[in-house]
Amino acid sequence: MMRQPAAASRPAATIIRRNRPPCGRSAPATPTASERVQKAAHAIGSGRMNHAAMPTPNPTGSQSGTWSLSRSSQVSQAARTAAAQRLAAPATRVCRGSKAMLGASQFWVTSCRMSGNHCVSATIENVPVVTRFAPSPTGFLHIGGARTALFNWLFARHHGGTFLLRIEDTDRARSTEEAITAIFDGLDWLGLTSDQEPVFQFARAARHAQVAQAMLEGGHAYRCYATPEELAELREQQRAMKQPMRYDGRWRDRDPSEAPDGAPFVIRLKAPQSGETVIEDAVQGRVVVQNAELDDMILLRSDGTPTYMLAVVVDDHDMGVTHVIRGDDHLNNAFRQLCIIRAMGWQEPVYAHIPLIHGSDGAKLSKRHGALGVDSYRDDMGMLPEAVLNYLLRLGWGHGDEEFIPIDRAIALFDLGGVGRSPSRFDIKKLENLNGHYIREAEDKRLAALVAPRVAERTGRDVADIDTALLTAAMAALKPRAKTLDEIADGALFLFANRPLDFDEKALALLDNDARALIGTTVDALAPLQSWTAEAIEEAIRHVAEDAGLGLGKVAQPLRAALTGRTTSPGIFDVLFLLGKEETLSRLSDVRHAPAV
RNA sequence: GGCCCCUUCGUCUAGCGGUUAGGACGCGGCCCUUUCACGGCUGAAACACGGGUUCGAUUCCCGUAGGGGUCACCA
Repeated sequence: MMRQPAAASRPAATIIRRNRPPCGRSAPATPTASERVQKAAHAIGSGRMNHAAMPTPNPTGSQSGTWSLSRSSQVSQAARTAAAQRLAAPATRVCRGSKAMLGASQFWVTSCRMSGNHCVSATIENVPVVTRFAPSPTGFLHIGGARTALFNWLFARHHGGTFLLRIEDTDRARSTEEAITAIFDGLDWLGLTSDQEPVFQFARAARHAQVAQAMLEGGHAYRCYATPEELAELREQQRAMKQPMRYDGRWRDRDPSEAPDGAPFVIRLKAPQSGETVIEDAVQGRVVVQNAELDDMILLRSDGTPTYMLAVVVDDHDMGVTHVIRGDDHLNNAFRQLCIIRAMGWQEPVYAHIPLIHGSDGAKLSKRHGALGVDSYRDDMGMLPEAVLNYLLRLGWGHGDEEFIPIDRAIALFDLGGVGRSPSRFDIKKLENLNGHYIREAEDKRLAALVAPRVAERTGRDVADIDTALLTAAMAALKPRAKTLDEIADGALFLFANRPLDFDEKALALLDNDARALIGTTVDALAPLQSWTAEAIEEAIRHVAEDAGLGLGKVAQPLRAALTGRTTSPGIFDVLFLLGKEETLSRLSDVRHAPAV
């Protein structure tokens, strides 16, 4: 595989803004939108689907016309390549998957013909966008998966399309109920819910087998009787001889009569062995792979169950998925999947392979590298879903200088062209900063409800015993000082502490004899107060400071220490007010009459 | 190892042939101030390297280096 050179002297825009008259009225090589729906419908009728109904795209039909392409297209490169390498094959698809504008409407280029380095015609269709997130339930939903889900969801929303969820549970040994729950849970928390009932892949095994059979009958697949041991040995040999490790096609052309009687077999794809396959990836650009690199991967295991490679293609087709947005680690797979799609004569989806997220050390984010389930961002770190969403969006995608992008704005702005091509590292500091931002914007009542359990945990009380009204009232003072819900809880602790307070070292150091004398004066000034308002409190305290000839800080710090046990807290008047007159005077008296340190 | 992808401040990114290379996080300073935050101002900080193409490359091409991905009867 290699990137093809671009037309050096001609910027993409000059080629793609050719405003060529439409040539799409002749029947396109690819199915029209309505044919596509028929195929999907047929699949529903003939395949054995699980309870989940397949989506039914509702296109307004195929259209074509004068068009120009967005920047994500790499047509100039395609043009150059076509001129250089495809002289023998004048009609080649090259700019599939590009976004096109026709008037004010958006369309998708579903096929494109090149002549020399001119794009002579394109078929564009305004098929409604269908995306999907297809996790395998072998573990929690981690941050990378969440971002993939987000991009798919955003893309569908942006285009008024449909976002689907498919659980890839064909690996029965590793799939767990817990993982499925964790995925749903995580997605729900983030608000990335699918527009239809999720599809469980394993339930569609019969349909997958059916397609494998069709491939077999069409001569696009064959039975392979090689045993796992045999294959392991083959790989070992190849490794030893430093040769590329891939299946050697030992059963590819053998006569079926040679097959051992009753022996188990797998069904393998008969992949093309010469030529090359091109993918116009909406993120990665044009990627070419020599077909000689492709091997005959297994479609159906010897137990008759489908492999991922088969199932993903069949399901995407049956579900009417138009845009496959997934991790970059699937890019190599896409070429093999395309073989199946073409063998079956199905509509090819637009691929968008987004770069992976790396850990802070630059390595692929894995369980070992600190990849955590989204639940731990919620539970352990006290993040708000909108903060996680905003952070994930900005990881690998940008729109000018915008940093704070709420979800509605994200929907309006999101496009595949804005997705970067290089992997990005996860930076918890930036997430925290964003979280602080969203905390400050969040409603006090909501925050109080979120923080209450954390306060309960810290104080060893029952959540029901936490005064959420008090928490809510305190929120305005608490939230500017916190980046996480835990920090809010920590900050709120003084409100729920039992007397006598625990003092930290610095607070203790503050409470010397002078300070305690001052606290005595303050108690005397506060005690007669009729109304316990922030204003009245402030006036009284300022008087104390004035009378003592001290700055406000000199009075506030000992008070803070005496009332919260710490040297940092919300503004001192807020502290007094929130604590209430009785508790304030009690805590101050505790310190005033405590034995000298 | 084969194949593929990637490379702008420490990190996330803007940039689409001519910019004092912009923003954000983090870090330093100042201001605000009753502490801590918030907020405001400000500073340090980047085009991996080498060749081309061009009047002119961060930007286009090639190569090198580095990083990453992938090579299962896993997904």
